[in-house]
Amino acid sequence: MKKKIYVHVADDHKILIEGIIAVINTDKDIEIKDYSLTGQEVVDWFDKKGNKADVLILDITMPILDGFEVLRHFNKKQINQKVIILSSYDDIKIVQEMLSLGCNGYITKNNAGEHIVNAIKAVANGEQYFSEDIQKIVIKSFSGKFVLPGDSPEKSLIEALTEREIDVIRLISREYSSPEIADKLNLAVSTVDTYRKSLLKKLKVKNAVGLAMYAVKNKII
Amino acid sequence: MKKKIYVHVADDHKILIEGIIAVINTDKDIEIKDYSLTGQEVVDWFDKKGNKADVLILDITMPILDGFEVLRHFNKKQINQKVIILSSYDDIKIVQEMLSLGCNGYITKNNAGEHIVNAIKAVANGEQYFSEDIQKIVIKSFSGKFVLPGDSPEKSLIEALTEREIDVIRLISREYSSPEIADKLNLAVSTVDTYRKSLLKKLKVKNAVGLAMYAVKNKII
DNA sequence: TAGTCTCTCCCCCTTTTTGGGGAGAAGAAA
DNA sequence: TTTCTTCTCCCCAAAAAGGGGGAGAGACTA
Repeated sequence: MKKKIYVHVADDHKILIEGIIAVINTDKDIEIKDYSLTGQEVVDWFDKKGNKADVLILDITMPILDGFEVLRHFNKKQINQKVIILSSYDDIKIVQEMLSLGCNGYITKNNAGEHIVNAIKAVANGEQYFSEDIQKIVIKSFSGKFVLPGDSPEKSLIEALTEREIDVIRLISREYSSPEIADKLNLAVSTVDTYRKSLLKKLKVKNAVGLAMYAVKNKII
Repeated sequence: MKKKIYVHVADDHKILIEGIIAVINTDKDIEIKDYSLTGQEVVDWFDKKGNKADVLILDITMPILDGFEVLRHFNKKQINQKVIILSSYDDIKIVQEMLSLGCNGYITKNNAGEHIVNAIKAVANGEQYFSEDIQKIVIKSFSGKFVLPGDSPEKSLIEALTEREIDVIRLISREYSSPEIADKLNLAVSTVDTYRKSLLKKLKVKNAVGLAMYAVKNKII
């Protein structure tokens, strides 16, 4: 017989917890260990000796301590707790923050029912699990460009760059050297160097790093 | 009756194209318009008046022009062509580059059969489509760098950087040269170069631009 | 105590970048 | 027609970056 997966659920709405328990009870490999209604309760429960769960289902908005604080607590105490975020937020910033705090899964409440059991099993098994809508926004944000902290895309000189210069700055930003760029664009290395020089002058930056940063800021990579 | 989805396939291996056609022909909503064996053929085909396809299935490694070049061509000509990358590469760098070039889907060849029809329908419908393995590595690369100490499989890269290395990568990202960094940190230039080298090795990037990009992505600048 | 990690510096060498200059061809604009 | 921009390539030289390697001091840790 397979080993049971023990789960702790934390959400400030009792009714939602009951719903989750009902869904999970349909699967005999999973068992709810206990539940919490606030972040503080979660922290206290896991701090108490003998209390542990394979997977913690965690809401974000909770009184006293929210989901972020709970994860920060685990990180600070170096507790390696597997956590699935169950949230109504599908905002990329929140997802990103949760990922950076080390959550193992993220599912949204509007399609929790179909995902929760699979998510628990995957995460208990050491995998990550994200519902489709979350996968989508993560990938979307990935294909969008990176934004540097605290800078607005300045009066873009970008119009002042010629087509070829844009070709070159793009490849520089992707870590290519001049010989490699020359090869890709079918140009002489000396020509690529000419573009490098004119780019440095036009954009008033010191080196290739400055060019790459400019490309990032102005979303031309 | 539903409108047919017209597809153009590009791969330098005829046999693979034949396989794809065979799979697609099982679905009566999709029709192969034509195919190309090189990137140049793709570009020429789409440039030719009257030729158009709802979705382009595109291989990366092809003679004359590769998949990257084909997408760059579309971007340069401001052609809004829906593209699904069909590749044997599941390297995050390549996926990332393709995403930034605006591809609408990415599936790997080893599980193309089960995905290709759904991918085509999704992309034709304006959605994005990525096979599970690609979704996984994208999300992993998104979260992987942030995984916290004591946690999870491998140690996070950012945690693996020493204090001094972070000092150096920060200054590199601000366009400082090694002599300048040495001056600012009161070190010998050779010491700064040692840090540069260990950073390049640890972060698996090619040059200072790669270091700066890493710093931006991981918000350590 | 022995081992590992970090910080520091050095040697060698090759490749690349940066900085200065010039210049021809094509095309568009004045 | 002349002028301007863009694209292309070249020369030279100095500075910087990249790629090996080694090595000592100090601190932490198994």
